[in-house]
Amino acid sequence: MSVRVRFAPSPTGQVHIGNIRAAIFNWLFARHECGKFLLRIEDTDRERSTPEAVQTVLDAMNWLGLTYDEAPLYQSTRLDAHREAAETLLKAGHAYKEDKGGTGKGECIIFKMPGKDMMFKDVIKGELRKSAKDMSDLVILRSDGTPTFHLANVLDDIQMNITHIIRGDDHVENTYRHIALFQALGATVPAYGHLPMIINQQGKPYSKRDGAAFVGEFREKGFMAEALFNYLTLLGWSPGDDREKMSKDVLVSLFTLDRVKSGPAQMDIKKLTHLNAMYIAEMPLDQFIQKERSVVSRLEWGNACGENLFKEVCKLMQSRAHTFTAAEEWKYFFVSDIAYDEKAVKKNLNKEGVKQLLIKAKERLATADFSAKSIEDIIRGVEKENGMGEGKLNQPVRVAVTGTSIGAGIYETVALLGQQCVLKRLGYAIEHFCI
RNA sequence: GCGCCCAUCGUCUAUCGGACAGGACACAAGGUUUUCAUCCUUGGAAGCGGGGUUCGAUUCCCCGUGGGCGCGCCA
Repeated sequence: MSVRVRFAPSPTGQVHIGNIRAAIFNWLFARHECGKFLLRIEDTDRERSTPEAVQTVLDAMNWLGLTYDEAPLYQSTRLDAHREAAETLLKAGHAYKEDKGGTGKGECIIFKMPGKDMMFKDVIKGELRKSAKDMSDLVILRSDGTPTFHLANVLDDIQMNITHIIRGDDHVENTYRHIALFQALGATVPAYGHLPMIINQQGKPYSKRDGAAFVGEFREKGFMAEALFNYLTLLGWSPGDDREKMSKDVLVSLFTLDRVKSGPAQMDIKKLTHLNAMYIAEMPLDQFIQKERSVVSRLEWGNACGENLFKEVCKLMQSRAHTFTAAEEWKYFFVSDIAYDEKAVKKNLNKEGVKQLLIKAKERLATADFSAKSIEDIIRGVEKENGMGEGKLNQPVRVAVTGTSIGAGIYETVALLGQQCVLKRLGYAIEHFCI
C-alpha cells in the first residue's frame, strides 16, 4: 500500500516550530515515497479552535509550501464516530465503565490494556518495548461523552488510512496505547517514527522565551520560508554527506527516516540566520524588492520611498541583508531627518582637520555629475591633496551623510542619496559636528 | 520516585570496527588596494567515565554519570 501520512495540529492560534518541523518531515517523507500527505485539524477544543486559529495553521503551511493532498479532516465532525467506537469497544469487552471518583464527574469509558508486554519497531528509534506492569488503562470517553485525544487520534488515523505516523518524541509512550487501540479496533497498526525534540540552550523544549518559537514570528522577523524549511530539516537529520543548503527538490529526493537522529537537537538562530542570508542573496531582485517593500510599509517612513530609489537601494543592500528586517535600517535613504550615531560622529567627524576636507569635498561635489565614479575621484583627490591616506575620508563622509558608520559602498551610497541631499547633510555635519 | 530513550568540537552534524575523527554555524587572527556584509586563508575546538568483546573501538555489550521524554476524565 502506498504511503499515507498526516499532520494533525490542534489549532491554538500559533504554530510551534516543533510542530511545523513534524509537518515538514511528514511532507518530505510523503513526497519522497510518492505517497499522500494529509491534514487533520484536531479542533475539538472549541474554546481555542477558532476559524482564525485554523487559518493560522493553513497560512503557516502555505507559507512553507507544505501542500496537502486531500481535503482536511476536521476532527470535530467525527464526534459520533468516536462515541460509537467507544461503545463498540465496551461491548467487545475491550473497555469498561468506571467512576474514577475524585471530582465525582460520573462514569467514563476506560480502555483495557492487553496486559501483555509490548514491542514495536520505531522507524527512527528502533525496537522499543514496555512491560505490561508499566502500562495502565486509559480513559477513552469522558463522563461528559467526549472522546479523549487517544481515541480520537487513533480512530481518525484509521479513517484516513494512515500508514506511517511520524510525530514528536513526546508521543513515544502513547504509542503502546495507540497500538493496543488499533488492535482492539481490528485495524492495521501503522508504522511509527518519533522525531527528536527541538530544545533551547538550557536543554528544555524550545519556547517563546528563547526568541521566536512560532512560525509566524520567524516570518515577521524576516526569515525566508525556504531558509527556515531547510534549517529545520537539518535539526535531527542530515543527508549523510556535507551538504547543508538544499532545495526542496533535493531534500525530497534525499530524505529518509532511517537517517533521522533520536536525541534532542538544539535550535541555533545564528545558523538559521546564516542560511537565511544565503537564500536572500540568491533570490531574484524583484522578489527581494517586493519583500522589502512590505517590511518597510509597516514603518512610518515606509510609504515615502519612491519606486526607483527603493529599487536601487535594494540592489545595493541585498547581498548584505541577513533577514528581511534589514530594510528597517535604510531610513537615511528616504527621509531628510536622520539619526546620528554618537560614537561614529565622535570618531569620524569630531576630529582635527576633518572639517577642511569635508568643506573641500562639498565644494567639488556641488559641481559634480554625481556618478559613483566621479564621487570617488573627488574624494580621492581631496585626500591626496591633503596628504591623507587613500580611503581615509570615506568614513567621515559616510557618517556625515548617513549618520552611521556601516553601510554599502560609500560612493554608490552618496550617488544614490543625490546631490541636494548630500550637500545639505555635509553642510549640517560641518556646522554641527566638526571642530 | 518509576518507566522508556539518548550521548562526537560551544551548537547542528558525518563516520556501514581499521588512516591526521570530516563539514557547517559561532569564535579568533590575517587577506580581499573604503566601513559593514560577502568571499578567501589560517587557528583553537569533540568521541562523558569505567569495565569488557576484538589483532584493533567513537562505532558492539554491561555498569555508572549526564540529559530528554512519559507517568491526566490535556493534546
